[in-house]
Amino acid sequence: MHNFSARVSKAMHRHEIASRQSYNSHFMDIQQVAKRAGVSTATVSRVINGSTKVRPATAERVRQVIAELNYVPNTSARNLRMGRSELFGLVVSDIKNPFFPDLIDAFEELATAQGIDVIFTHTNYDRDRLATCMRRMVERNVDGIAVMTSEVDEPAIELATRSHIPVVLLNQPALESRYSTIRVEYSRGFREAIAHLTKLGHRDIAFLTGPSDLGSVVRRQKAFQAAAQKYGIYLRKEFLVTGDMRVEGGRSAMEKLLGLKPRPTALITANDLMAVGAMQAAHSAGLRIPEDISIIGFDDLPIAAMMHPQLTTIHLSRREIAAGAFQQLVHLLHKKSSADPLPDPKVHTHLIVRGSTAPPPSQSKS
Amino acid sequence: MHNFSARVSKAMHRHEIASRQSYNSHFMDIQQVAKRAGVSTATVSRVINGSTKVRPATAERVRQVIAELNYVPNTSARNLRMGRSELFGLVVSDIKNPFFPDLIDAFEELATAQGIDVIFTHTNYDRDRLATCMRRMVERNVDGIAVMTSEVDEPAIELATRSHIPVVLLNQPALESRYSTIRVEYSRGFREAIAHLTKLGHRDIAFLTGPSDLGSVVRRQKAFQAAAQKYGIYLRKEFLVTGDMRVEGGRSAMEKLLGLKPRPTALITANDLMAVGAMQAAHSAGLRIPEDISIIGFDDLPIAAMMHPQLTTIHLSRREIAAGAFQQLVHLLHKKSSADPLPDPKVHTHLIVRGSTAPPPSQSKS
DNA sequence: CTGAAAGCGCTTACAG
DNA sequence: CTGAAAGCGCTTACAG
Repeated sequence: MHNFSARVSKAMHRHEIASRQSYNSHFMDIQQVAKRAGVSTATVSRVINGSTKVRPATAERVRQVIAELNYVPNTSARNLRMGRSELFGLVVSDIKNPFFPDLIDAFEELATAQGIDVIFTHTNYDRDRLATCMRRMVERNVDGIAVMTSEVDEPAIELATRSHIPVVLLNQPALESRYSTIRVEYSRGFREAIAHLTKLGHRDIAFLTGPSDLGSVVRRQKAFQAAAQKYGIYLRKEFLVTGDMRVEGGRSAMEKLLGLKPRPTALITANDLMAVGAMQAAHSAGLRIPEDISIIGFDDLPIAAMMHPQLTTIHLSRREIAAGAFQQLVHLLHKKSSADPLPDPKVHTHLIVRGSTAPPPSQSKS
Repeated sequence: MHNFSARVSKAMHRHEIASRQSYNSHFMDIQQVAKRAGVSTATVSRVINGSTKVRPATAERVRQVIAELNYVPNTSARNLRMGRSELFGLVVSDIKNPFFPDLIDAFEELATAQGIDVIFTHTNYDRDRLATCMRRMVERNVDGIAVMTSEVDEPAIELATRSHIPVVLLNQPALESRYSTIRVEYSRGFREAIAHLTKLGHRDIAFLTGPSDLGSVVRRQKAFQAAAQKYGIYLRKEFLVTGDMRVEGGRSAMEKLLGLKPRPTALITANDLMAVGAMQAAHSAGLRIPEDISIIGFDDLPIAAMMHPQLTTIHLSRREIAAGAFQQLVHLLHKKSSADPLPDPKVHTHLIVRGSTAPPPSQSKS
């Protein structure tokens, strides 16, 4: 079958290769366009890339042929030649976590506006998978990677930086010195939450925290405690409960809290999912929200507004996170290496008052 | 700056180009590996691609050098040469719609398992954007595209098929003859829902539908009506109400329903979001769910189980849809063109009974 | 304003 | 089992 001479004609050789390829190879390349338009491939390329140095009439003719032939440039060839891919990588831990869709949406929106495509992947909270993800992004020669997972492994990140690919992380104080990091500032939101509650008359405020090995949880708890102190609220030991950051954890933590006496008149949770669980437990116990107990969540997920009553919560803007990450990546891409570093973006939180908070029931004052 | 002779040495030339490139070019290529391992690039390539025709000792040496040098192959070059990209495109209408995360997750999971990356994008329900999305996927030379939006434009799809790129659609009966399409079968779920309700004693069942220009809505309504008829349920004209498929639409539709007399003892909605709104309206009107009114949703979104009471709903498996789409794409990719067509996958629905359904209140029997 | 030619980093049929 | 060489489809410095 391959008894051609080595010096087989280009056309024949091309055919030979084509027949081996998957059938999505379209036999339309820049050469066809050039031939048909009666110009060189260089000129076609210039037209495609909007070079001003082409005679308008020539450009017009080329454009017509491109349209006629439905020619679509081959990005692999372009990337190989240009050394960049116009591709960003986005890695999150779990797309099913309702925190992420908004972030992904915003990131993709920004990228698309710049003609950048995004390769998306998730780690499922698996550290080994992070390394695999990073590796594949490096192979794809992406121009930048946003690693928006809560926990990251430095070796995995190095996979990218070793290839000089800009990387931006989310909320990794420990790695801030070495990598660009989007930093969430929790203080404002928690201060506003405590201010809101104390203004309503609450003093017995509980906090539902999460596993202490999660950095973001620890920082939320600290922000809560700082705010409580600022407003003269003393957090009783038994009012600090721990959940698993999911609905179920909120449910069981609330059950525990409801068994206490005195019991808290208000609860702030480390995330909305646990607030949802807490609401369910309160309802099941026959309590009314907010008349019998006030609840404030954290995140402001879409479900927060779908609850009944709608959940008062601390908003953390995923769109701001995405924008910060994207801009940082673009910046790192342009300003080569260390010169002129852009300061790490900070994202602030703030309270959204909805229907799950009200003055405490009067009889609960002891 | 470019006063080199044309016959500049490769090393110099490379440097020259490199300095123009973005700095993510890593100066590590297959040549470096070959040189360091004392073999040809052909051999390195064979080792990377797991060819059996390499002497184990040689392969081992090459692998060591690869590890030492942190060499990562350049996918653009590979793709250009191979004519395929190991890349699938996934387009959805709106990632913030809680219907999609599960689908995306499953699709990406399957792709990753095969060493395929996925370029993800969304149209925001904008038809022009679909064309742009498709075009960009074609430029990326993807090996297949799953178009999981509710409404599609045929011209946009043709952009891909013209380049012989396999495409699979979701729920497009009108295009089934020309393109692979995942077909959702609504009948089972609605039959089970009506059976459940009638068994509980309901006869006055309302249906909350959506805009009639959405194909999937029409098909759900038809499935409801067929099931109702089968169980001898007559749908009063005023029990058929229309919403916007969002929470707000469910709320106002429920308000309308509650003003009716006699009013329905049960409601089935065309999607969960409207069921959530309906629950809110019922709660606001002082009704208890399910004691005063039973509600069944459609989709089985994550929020369905977070409601209080938890929502009984008709489950539509996004994972099955993703699996069907992925398999179809792989199939189309392997069996060239039309030969041996795989039948279009069908995805069935079924009822999940939770807490929002119960026997009707006895006094409501007119 | 335009073209000829080189080269981006791979893979593979062919010839040993 | 291994290497030399061609070519995938682009872009661009250089020379007109």
